[in-house]
Amino acid sequence: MATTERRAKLKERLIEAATDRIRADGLSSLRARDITTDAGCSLGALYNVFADIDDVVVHVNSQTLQHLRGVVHKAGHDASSPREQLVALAIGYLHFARSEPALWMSLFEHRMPAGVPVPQWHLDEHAALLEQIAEPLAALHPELEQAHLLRRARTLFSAVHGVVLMGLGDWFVGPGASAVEDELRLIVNAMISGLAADSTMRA
Amino acid sequence: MATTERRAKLKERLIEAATDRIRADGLSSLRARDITTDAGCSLGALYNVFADIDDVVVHVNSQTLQHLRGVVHKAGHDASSPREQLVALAIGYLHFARSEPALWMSLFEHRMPAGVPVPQWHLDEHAALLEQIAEPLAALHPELEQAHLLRRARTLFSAVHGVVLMGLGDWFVGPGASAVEDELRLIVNAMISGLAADSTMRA
DNA sequence: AAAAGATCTTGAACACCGTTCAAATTGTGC
DNA sequence: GCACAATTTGAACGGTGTTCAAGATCTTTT
Repeated sequence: MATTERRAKLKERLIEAATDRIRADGLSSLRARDITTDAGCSLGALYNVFADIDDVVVHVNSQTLQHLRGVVHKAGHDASSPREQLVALAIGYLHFARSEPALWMSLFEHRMPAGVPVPQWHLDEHAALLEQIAEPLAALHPELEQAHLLRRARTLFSAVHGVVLMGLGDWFVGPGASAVEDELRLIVNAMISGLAADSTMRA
Repeated sequence: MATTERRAKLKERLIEAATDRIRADGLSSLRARDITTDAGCSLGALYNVFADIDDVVVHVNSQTLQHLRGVVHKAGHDASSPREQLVALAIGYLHFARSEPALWMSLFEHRMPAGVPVPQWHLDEHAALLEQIAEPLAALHPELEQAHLLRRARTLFSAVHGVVLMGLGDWFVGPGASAVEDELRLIVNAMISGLAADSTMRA
């Protein structure tokens, strides 16, 4: 068997093992020795395929992000209006966060070692999320040019992300699960209404 | 000198040293040996005054939170309307996050060891932030009862927090600093307008 | 097919981390 | 000044990510 191929299989096994560990115990409990044991390889083998543990996490996060993109896309697929689509995307985002809390958290709580930048290809994966928001947003605000549209999409995403983050309840005693969903619907609708109102006011 | 007093002074020195370290290098670079060296005490002395490193961080975060609360309160002090006050609080929050990024980040990226809960008194400090939002919000929505008001305040804070978080720019290539401020004003105004519109629609 | 050489894999060893606790130091009452 | 209690200390411990010399494996040559 070719070396490249064996390496690729090992890489997959390691990513899968790391994924399972993060899902079960959270990013902070991830250990190189656990990953390699689960993947059935030696400790050093990890460093033949990945630069370091952070490299593994980035690859796990990359897969999570692909999964997330699929789920969110599906959630917004059969909406009957741009407004409903934006709400559906937000709810889909919330549901994903709730279905895979540790993996979802890992997307945002992971930090590269000081000085090492996040790889550009992974930043691009994050940015790809925004395009799903930009599309219905463009329908609501055809007056926005590309740059402003993306900026606005990023703001909308950030607000939704904040509500979901706090809704998972680490710092505040959150209301029940269904209340968070209600709040999210409410606030997304409010943002859409308010943005429309502000637009017409300016015009 | 009484033991209690010496301990209190040491506690303060340790918190101050930890604060400076976090401010300069970020929470993830915080080391027990650095803190104790900076504070001019032995390594073990830290464990005479604090349960562990997380305990130190909670105390640093507590002070940061007090500072934050003061800054945000001041920011909203001379607003001429509830709406402007809410916007001012959000902008104040943004400015604080930008003036002390590492300390601000530490508030949200710090995690207790698995199974250990965040002390209740510190959770209460977080909750106290919401009351500053609840006050102007109550002026805009007198129909909301206490529970719903706090829930709404939490949602508003979460959305603002999300925008500020993403605006500091780790995952997305953010626009310039002033653009984030513009986006924040815009989205807070939109949420206020939208919430008002939804309220009248229901009525 | 066997030897020689290139390549890849391994896990003991290293540096560094938070935390502990026996020993040294300091404080207290007489 | 002495015995005894209370407090502080830092070497030592277990656990972490990472490295790299030594061993195992695969490839080529004769």
